[in-house]
Amino acid sequence: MHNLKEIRKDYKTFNELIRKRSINIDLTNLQKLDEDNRGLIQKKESLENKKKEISKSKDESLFKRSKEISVELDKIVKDQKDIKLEIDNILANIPNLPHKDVPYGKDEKDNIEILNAGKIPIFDFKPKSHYELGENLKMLDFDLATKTTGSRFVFVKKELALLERALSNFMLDTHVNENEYQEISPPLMASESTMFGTGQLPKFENDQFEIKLEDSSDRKFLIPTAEVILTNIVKDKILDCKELPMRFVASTPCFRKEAGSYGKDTKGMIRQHQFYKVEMVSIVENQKCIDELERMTNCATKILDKLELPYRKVILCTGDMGFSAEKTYDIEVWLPSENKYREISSCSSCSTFQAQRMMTRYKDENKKTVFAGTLNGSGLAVGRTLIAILENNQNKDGTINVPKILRPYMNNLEVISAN
RNA sequence: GGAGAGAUGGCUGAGCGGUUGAAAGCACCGGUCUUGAAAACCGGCAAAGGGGCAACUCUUUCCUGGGUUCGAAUCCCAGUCUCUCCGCCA
Repeated sequence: MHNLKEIRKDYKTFNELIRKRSINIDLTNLQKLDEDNRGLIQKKESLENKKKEISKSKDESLFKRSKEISVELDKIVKDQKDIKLEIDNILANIPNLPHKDVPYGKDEKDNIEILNAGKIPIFDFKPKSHYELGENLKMLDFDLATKTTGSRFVFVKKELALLERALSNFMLDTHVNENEYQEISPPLMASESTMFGTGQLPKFENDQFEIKLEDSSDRKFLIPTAEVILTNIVKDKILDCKELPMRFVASTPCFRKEAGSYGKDTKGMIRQHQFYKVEMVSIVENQKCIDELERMTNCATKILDKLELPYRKVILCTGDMGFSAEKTYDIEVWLPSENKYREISSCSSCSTFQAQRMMTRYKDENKKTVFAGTLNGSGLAVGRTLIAILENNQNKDGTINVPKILRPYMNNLEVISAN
């Protein structure tokens, strides 16, 4: 969320930056509301001041006047509250501004590749898709999931279930032991205010699964990513700069409605309502966001290096970034069956955007209270990593070579084959 | 499901109708002392918002929302959340 005080200084520049994100927001309305709001605040405060003085004087002859002021105040306060609400509603729906490093563009076609790593495998046969391979092995069962639950779910079985578990453990171990992240096993549900804090609400309610614990209780949501719950660890906190950076990692199921993607990736487990993801979150001093983003992205690519999977790193253009991000790198893994790269991680700096929603601040070295920077990144999406291993490590007979680094996590299994 | 207790500044925790924005302690910052550090002592230290170029100043805020009152952290009502005990269950 943006600070209206900052916007007020220069509506024009703010407007131009927002426009870069291919979003149309009319700021003239905001500007007018802001002026009205401040006018009412001034009126309100002078009346309150008068009341206060009467009360202090304890002069009974003025008590009647004080009562009259109360009546006047009632209306002003109500009007002011309404306007403030309207302002907050507008602000809550404005995305973060793009960082100056971010290339201008309309959509994913304008993203720019900045790194290409690993060897794309060459097959002397036509490589199969992950779902063909998995179904032939009888270790991915989409039909069964359709029966028990519905579309966009899957049963993962036997050695592939083990592989999925091994991937989670391997990624967590790497981030904890080599990358200084603290492991967390968090709740998989989040309150409304938590979802607001990271920017999932109010604008993207349609993508979320809502849960009712009790009829009377607050709304709760299944987390669409551990980013939500890990970032909100510091909600409503004033930290000391000595506590920063804070780095958290968790492997959790993620739940998404995928409302806007009917007909997209319907085959296989690329796009599911439920999937495992290892997520990294950093809380940093706000001027260190961009450095931390590089670090975090390297933590993610390191996993792919160790798994010996071919990938590329892409910087998202202004039009393709998520709501809360100021700068995002996507990491895309090579999928032979599709003959293209697919997203396997997304690392974003959110500058102070989420911190301002969550009220996360810290005392800097001058003891000034300032908003913190937050970052999040997948390290990596476990389901899609599983897909990438199936496809890139497949043999002609449909068996799968287990990446060397994972073998200790899988009873030293070298090849996954049927039965 | 039954019975209680609570929600106050970065943290712990007093206050229970009128200089209380809020005691005290911890943490933090500055100073004295010390070769240096620690200890001790002295001083400082909330946030949000409005006005002002600024020094500064005003308003709000003791869980949230109503109410009583000239005046509420303090009294009344409603709600949310947290904790403890018993029961039940993983």
